[in-house]
Amino acid sequence: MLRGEITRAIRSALMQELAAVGYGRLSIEAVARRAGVSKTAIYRRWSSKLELVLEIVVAAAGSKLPTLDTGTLRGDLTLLFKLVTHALGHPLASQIIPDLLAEAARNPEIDETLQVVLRAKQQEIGGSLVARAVQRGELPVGTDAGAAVDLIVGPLYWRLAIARSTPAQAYLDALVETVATGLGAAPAVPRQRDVTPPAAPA
Amino acid sequence: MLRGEITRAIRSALMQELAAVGYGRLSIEAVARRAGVSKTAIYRRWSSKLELVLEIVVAAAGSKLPTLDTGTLRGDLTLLFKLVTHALGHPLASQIIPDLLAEAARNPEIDETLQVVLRAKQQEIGGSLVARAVQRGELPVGTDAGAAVDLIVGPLYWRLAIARSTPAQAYLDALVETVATGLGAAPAVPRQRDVTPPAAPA
Amino acid sequence: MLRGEITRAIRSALMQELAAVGYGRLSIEAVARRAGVSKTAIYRRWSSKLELVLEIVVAAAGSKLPTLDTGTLRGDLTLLFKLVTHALGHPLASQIIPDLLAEAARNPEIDETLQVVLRAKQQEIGGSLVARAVQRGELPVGTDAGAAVDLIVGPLYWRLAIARSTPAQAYLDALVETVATGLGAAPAVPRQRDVTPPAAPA
Amino acid sequence: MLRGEITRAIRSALMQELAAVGYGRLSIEAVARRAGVSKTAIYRRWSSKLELVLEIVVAAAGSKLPTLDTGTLRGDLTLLFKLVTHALGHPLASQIIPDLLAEAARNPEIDETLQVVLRAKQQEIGGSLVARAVQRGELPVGTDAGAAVDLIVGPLYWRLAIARSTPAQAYLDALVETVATGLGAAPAVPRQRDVTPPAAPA
DNA sequence: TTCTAATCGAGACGGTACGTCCCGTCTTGCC
DNA sequence: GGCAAGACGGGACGTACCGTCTCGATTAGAA
Repeated sequence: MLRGEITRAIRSALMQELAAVGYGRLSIEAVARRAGVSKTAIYRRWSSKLELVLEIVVAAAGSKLPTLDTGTLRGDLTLLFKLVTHALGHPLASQIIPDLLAEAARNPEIDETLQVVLRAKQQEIGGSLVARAVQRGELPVGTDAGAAVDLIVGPLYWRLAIARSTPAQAYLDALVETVATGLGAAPAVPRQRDVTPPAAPA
Repeated sequence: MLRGEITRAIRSALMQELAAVGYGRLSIEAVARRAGVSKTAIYRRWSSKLELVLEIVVAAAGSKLPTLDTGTLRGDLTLLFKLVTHALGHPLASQIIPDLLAEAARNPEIDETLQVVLRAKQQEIGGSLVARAVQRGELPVGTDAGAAVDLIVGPLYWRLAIARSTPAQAYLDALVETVATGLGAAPAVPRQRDVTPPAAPA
Repeated sequence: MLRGEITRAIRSALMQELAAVGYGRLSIEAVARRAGVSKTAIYRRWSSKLELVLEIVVAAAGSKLPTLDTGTLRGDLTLLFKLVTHALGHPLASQIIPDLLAEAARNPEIDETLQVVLRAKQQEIGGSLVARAVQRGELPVGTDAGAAVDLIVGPLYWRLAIARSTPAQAYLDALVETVATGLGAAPAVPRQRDVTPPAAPA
Repeated sequence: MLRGEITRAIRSALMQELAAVGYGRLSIEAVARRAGVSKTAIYRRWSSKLELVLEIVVAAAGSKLPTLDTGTLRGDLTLLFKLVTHALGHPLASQIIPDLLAEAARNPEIDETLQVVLRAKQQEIGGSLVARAVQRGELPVGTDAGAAVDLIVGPLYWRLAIARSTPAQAYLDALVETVATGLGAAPAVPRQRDVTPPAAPA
């Protein structure tokens, strides 16, 4: 087995082990076993479990989401929600991320890294989405990007990762509309009708 | 030490251990050590780590939140947000809950229990909050309670548990307004006009 | 398995491992495996490989040879040679003893212990054998016990442990006669004449 | 470094390692390190540790002891004992030989080789010594050379290699006398008086 | 009050994993 | 082509805990 293949096998085995037992119970020995590789080969590359896991997460998070600019706030939201739904739908993600978040609550180094690669990334995406909407005149000048991101990311994360249910398309559409409205956009004219109808215009 | 004292000492030690190392790394041995009790004494009472922890969490979750009816949607939201902020601010909660959620992703029994005692509880609270608002005419008839709960709980949970920052009062106020508006409530009279311009009332 | 059985199983496994691979390559893990016992169980009893091995050897050496007094020097020698031949004939002994002797050459602690339990023991046996012969008048007063022991033990050890051949009874008989004569005993009257006939007295 | 220098450096490093840790714990890696040479360079020359070590020992043993004929049995013994004392006094010999003997107890190939180069050599030396004495009339015709060698070599080996003490000259003198007498030589007239006086002839 | 039964602590048990070390083999470029 | 450098799988190290189990000592309540 060549050098690169070994590294790849370790990374792959790590993902599976992480999903299977979580960070807390992750054992290097099990990763090595699953990868068909010696412990030495792992310790030669990473000095600790933490370093190993964080590298993986950073790599996974770093390779994401080009810009998504559909021309309208609602279009951006629809696309974003679709992407996030898909990303969190992957079983590895839905198992590993909560685990790391839990671990972050008691390990500052993990917390720090996740802040940078996960949450900051979402801030960036959400922030630029809001900024474009403001520029277009869809959202009022002075809209608090931070609060907006909470509003955009929070509900979907809650539904997907905590309540652990897959939302229907109709739910996503309604969520788009509700969030857009909540943030102050003028209502999309005929779009939604039933789920969360805005107050009827005069 | 009497029977009851031992049981109490175990429960107390358990909470501290859970907060310190999380469910994944929780060890009966450490609990026994912290409680000043033999391992035997614990295993005689609970057959597994899981049984022990779930009992505690269920007990903690069961003794909560009476009804909160302030008479207005915005009042209810403000109060709810304050309570949730306080609850999640407690270090035990902010460390134990993410951990159990992570564990739930791979243990159906935990997932099941949490569904019942945590999420269902929030559904119930959020649902009755929405129902009252609909009854009062603050929200349109047919408002999807489930989606509404996501919108109410999600952003705050995200900010508190994931982004792990303590929101200012102004942030909470703005969140109340945004969520209310998003859900379709008529705007609170003069407060802010620009951020979330309400749809014109009928 | 009870406490004592475990200890016994370890000791037995140790002997076999020592014989199989020698002290240098002896591994606690292999001993545990062979004994059907956990490593912990061994480390709980002995703190190191050395301590373990020495204890065994001391125990084995300590439980030996009551007095052997046949009434004549030649009788004592004959009996002693028979006992030693039997003891060194045991495969464990013939494999373990050279190994420990070799190890003793570079480990003072082993050397010290072997001096006490093995060589001193032989000195004692050989010494008392010589003393009795002197008392009986079979050997001259002033016979150097130390040198005598070398003469008694050396040839047989050489033949058994180094040349690794099993001596015939005739060889042992001749050796008795030769040693007795060499030490200064009057020749046994008619016994053997051919193999190593004593020098005819002047 | 040239080809030959590397080979020589390996051989030299091997001797030092053998003395330091013995055959059992000898590692090619350590030899390479001490020789300032790569492991590859060693494995290219010898296929195993055993092959490497035996080659060295055979070479060392092969270049020895011309004939020693002093004209008398006692002279030959005195000279032989002096040579052996000197040879076994060399730290390399006193450490490597017991080690190889121990290893031979469980490795037939080593045993075979040692039989040839070490013990056979001693048999040859001892045998010719006895033969000359018989020819001279100092020892009876029919003296068993094998047994005689045991008697000659055994005591000294025991004292030097096992009891690990350096014998005084007086001890060696007495040993010569005792062995000679034991083998059946007429007593040397006035020589020994105290240490192991032969029994007065009837 | 005595006996019985439950419960206690203490701690040994087989296990698993740790992270380190070093083995002998094998691969890869440099000289 | 031989060399050093060093990564490879393997395996043992001695330690730390795990959850299970057995053991007497202590304690309470029932006889």
